[in-house]
Amino acid sequence: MSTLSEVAAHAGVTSATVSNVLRNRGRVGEQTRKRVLEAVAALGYRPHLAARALAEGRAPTIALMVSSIANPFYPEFALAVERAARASGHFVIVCNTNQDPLAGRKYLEQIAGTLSEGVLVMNANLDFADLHQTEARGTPVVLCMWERPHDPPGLPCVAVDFRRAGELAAQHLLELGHRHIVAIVGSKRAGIHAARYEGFVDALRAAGVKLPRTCVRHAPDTIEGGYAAARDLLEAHPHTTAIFATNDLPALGSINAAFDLGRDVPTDLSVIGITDIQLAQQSRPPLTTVAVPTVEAAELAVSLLRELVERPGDLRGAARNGTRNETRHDLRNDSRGGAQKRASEAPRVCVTSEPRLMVRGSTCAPRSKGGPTKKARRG
Amino acid sequence: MSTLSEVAAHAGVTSATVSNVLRNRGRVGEQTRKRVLEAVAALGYRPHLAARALAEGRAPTIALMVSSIANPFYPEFALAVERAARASGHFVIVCNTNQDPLAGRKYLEQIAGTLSEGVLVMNANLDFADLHQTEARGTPVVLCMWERPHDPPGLPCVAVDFRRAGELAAQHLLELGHRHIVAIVGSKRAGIHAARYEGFVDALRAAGVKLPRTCVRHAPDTIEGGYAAARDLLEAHPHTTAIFATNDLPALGSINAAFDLGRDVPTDLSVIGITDIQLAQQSRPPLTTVAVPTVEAAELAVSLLRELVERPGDLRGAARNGTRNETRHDLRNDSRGGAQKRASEAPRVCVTSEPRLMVRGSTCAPRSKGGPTKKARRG
DNA sequence: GTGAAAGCGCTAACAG
DNA sequence: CTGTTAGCGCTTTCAC
Repeated sequence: MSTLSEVAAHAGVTSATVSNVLRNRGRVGEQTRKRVLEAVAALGYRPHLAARALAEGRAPTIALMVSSIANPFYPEFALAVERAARASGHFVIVCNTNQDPLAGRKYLEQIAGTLSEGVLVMNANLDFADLHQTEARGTPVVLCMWERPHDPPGLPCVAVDFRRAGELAAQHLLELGHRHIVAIVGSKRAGIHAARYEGFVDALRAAGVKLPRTCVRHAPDTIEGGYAAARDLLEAHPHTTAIFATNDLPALGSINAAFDLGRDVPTDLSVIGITDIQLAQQSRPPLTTVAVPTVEAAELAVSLLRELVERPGDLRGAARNGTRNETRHDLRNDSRGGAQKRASEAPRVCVTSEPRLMVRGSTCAPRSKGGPTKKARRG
Repeated sequence: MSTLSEVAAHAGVTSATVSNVLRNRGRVGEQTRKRVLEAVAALGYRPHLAARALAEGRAPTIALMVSSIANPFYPEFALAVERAARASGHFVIVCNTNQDPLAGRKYLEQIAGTLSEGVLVMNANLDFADLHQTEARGTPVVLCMWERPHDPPGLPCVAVDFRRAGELAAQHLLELGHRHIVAIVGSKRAGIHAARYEGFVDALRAAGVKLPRTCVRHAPDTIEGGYAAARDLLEAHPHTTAIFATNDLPALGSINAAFDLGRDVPTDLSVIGITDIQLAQQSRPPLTTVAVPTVEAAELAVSLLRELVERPGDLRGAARNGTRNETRHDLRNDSRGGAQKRASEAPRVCVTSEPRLMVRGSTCAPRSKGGPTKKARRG
């Protein structure tokens, strides 16, 4: 690991010049540039990122907070985030909160602003107060998948119209002719998945189909969770012809439950999920689901975060624009004020493109109930 | 974001004292300590990790190189790594190489030693030369899952006896009475999965069962890859009663293929894999597989890496032990020599506990072939 | 016990 | 065009 000044010495110039050459700043003579480049190559010089971070007042990393990367959806998302981050020269620190707000807070306290210049939050079950605090301290925060575009949170976010996803799922089932439908709703915690469920219920209602309370179960967002809920539901409501799950994993679990109950999917039972994780197309039968624009959301989230980092009025922006000779105290006040002001203005909301129905093998018209338009009824 | 000296000012002491209080170094008077702690709390001070990294000459992060976190095995592993790293105060930067050695090299060049103090490599398809180079530059590298404990690579590693895993799989199939067996071997690339396959073949051979070339396919480590290979194999060898895959994903794909071919698993066809990813127990039927100690490997890898970082003779160790006033040049030389010497000594190999057979629903005795001990034969 | 001071490697004015 | 000069925020000798 050679340093800038070693390179400078080797090239017979000063470190400032080497720095200029390396970052294409300021004008540098052609021959000097060449000599510097040679020295760099000769010594195998690599910039020290931590030093640069300190000098620039910004780190080349962003933190991605997820509840648990073991859930197959997150890695797909994380991969997309990493790609996007990489494209803008950033590294990604993955922070698993394991659904524990305290773990999340500890992470935020440690890395925000000192090791990462921004924070991406993906269903990490964090305390909003903590998030606001890190924002107030000058580190931008972006929520990666807000479920209700029309009901923005108090934080910048990328929103996906999950309500629409629920509607799409309902429409599909309705068009197929299903009337005996049950639902598995993920994550009891307030709000999460609520939009999906609302969209689904409303679409059913609009078609004159009811979804009684007894036909709904809350379940963890896992295959096992969906499995248990589906068994339960299927035993309580044997005439069920279709299951809607607010997430793919529970939908997959429902298929397993049907399998164990000796019911064939889709002929005896249709199953539909939401998200379209990779596994959805790899299971047997492949899962019909409403695809959510994961990659797009990841890209938007990263670019929104970058924008927030760059944006004047931001803590870092102010600090860089300010004169170095001002006292730190003044800078702090300015910037903190800026950050607070920003937080109280309406934070930005990016909306992704719409969810899309992916018809695959887990749904079909209900057996022996007549065509799609016939309305079957049963007490 | 307040700074150390702000805290110091607030407490009426100097930044050195605050530092001492915070890291429990040096003797600090009880009252001073108390005042400092109050100031810290009052200002909501958080240490600036990048600054600390620069001053200490070591970063609080490690890099985890994986080929693609989208493969469900990696997230499970990454989660375990993160937990272990966290326990030792480290953050994890996840680096997806997407199987591209160049992408891997770029990552290594950028972060190694400057943003992360060590590198964990998990099947990232990296150039060994690159790895040696980063080691020579003073950043410890640990291979996370070396497949052959008795044939160590030139780098420190955590080894898992995958040969044994292959044997275990073979024994299980043999005991069940299978004789018409085919195999799907992952990752054509030299070496990877070779041990698993060898163990499997040798165990078969020892039992007098042959595995002709035509009964083996190479396939990517994906569900689709396994699916295609299995279809192919099953069509070419209709009498097959069991499929062995060197990885769970292709094993799962084989189950799908059997499903599509109208063959019931396990009654018409037994399927066994290796690894025991979470999905294995969540599929229908649940997959019989040979479990590999993932979490243990992750923990060993992290602790081995830490050891390497700490170890005197190491670049960083030397630099910290050396006198600050020596010229940088001398330090460099010393340390580089140390690093090289270390690399040429036998690098450490940690071996995990043995793989374990997990009998689940995808295997059973072959149909109508008599009991497990009867030897069925067919041209 | 506590403070003063140097320095980690790099960047960014500003001066020449 | 290039060098000088201050730091970024923290750690760590070494005096007092």
